[in-house]
Amino acid sequence: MKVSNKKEDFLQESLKLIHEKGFKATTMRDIAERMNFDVSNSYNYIKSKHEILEGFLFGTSAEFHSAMDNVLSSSYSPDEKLKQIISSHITIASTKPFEVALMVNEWRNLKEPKYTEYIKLRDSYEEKLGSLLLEGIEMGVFKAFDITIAKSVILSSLRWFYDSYATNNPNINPIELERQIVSFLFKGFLE
Amino acid sequence: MKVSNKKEDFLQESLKLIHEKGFKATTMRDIAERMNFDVSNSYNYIKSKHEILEGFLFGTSAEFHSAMDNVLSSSYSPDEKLKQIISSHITIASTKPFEVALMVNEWRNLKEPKYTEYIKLRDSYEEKLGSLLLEGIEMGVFKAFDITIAKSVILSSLRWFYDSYATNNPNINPIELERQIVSFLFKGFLE
DNA sequence: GTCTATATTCAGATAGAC
DNA sequence: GTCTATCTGAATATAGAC
Repeated sequence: MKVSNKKEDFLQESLKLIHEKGFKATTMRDIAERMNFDVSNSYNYIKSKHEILEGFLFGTSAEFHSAMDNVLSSSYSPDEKLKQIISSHITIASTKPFEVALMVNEWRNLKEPKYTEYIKLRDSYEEKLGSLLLEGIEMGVFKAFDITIAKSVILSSLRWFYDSYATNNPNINPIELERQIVSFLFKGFLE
Repeated sequence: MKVSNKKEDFLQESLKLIHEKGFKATTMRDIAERMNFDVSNSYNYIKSKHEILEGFLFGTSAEFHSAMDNVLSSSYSPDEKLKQIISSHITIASTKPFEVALMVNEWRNLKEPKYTEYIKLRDSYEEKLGSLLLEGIEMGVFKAFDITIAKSVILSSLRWFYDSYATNNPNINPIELERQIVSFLFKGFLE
């Protein structure tokens, strides 16, 4: 069992720095300084700066897709499935907040053809959710909102979690967070 | 009445380019090329690249604060006030989608001391909303969700509007959008 | 307002010695 | 794996002529 690995260290420090300063504003020199070695050493671990971004973005995207696929192919009802999806977002955001931060903030920095490839993954994820919402509406489980609006409201409501876990702030209890988010989205804010 | 103004043109084209490529990735050369003149001419209209960003960010922030302050100082009930705030977000996002896009995506690129100044404006805006939510909860109008969670869910739900108006897609009718967002946030997705 | 330089700084990446 | 040195390109911004 590997206890520590310098390439992993390098990637994790890069990830945090990029989260702090933004991808473009983070230089290879910044990362090297954080690692206490010279710029040229960084290229022992990666071929290019963009490789760092691509690795995390596509890796974490795959986790979201995997969770989504497992939920959709289950025999749960649409509302239970939606609950599971919310749960998976909280789990990933609380365990990998910096990776999720990158997905939210830095995907625009991908270069072609990775950029187009990534957009397709995002669109595909949203379509999977859209099909679930549609199914729930047709079954009379969900209210008949416009699919685009419902999809955007739900995904937006899940997109800020990472921030609570990426900062030093007293973190929100993931279990309690899930309970309140589900209740808010399902039954609304009005008493 | 001024029909056209070259500085306004310059700023608007800059705004759109920054929206397309991101602030850091947009060069003064890109903007000049879009304007069909040489880079050096750009400095007829601005003192620095950052001035473009700062102008739009603080200008649009002021609009949001103004709308918020007007709502809060009205005699509406908390739920009516929240409805008005949602309405103001849709109005600003639909009339100034690129300005709002900048607020969502590019505020990290501000330099000190503007950066800190801007964060304070954002925090202040969120606190104003938070005080409204708290008031509504205490009056029994809103459910007793955690204030931070409720605030984040609501603001996140309003943060994607600009995208629908910044693209060429068939735009969402603002009136209908408001109706559905209010219904979703107030009464939830469950039938 | 527009151009042709040009100053300055800095970033990504590589070569090659130890 | 680490260093020194360097190539190459690019970006913001300014000076000064027309």
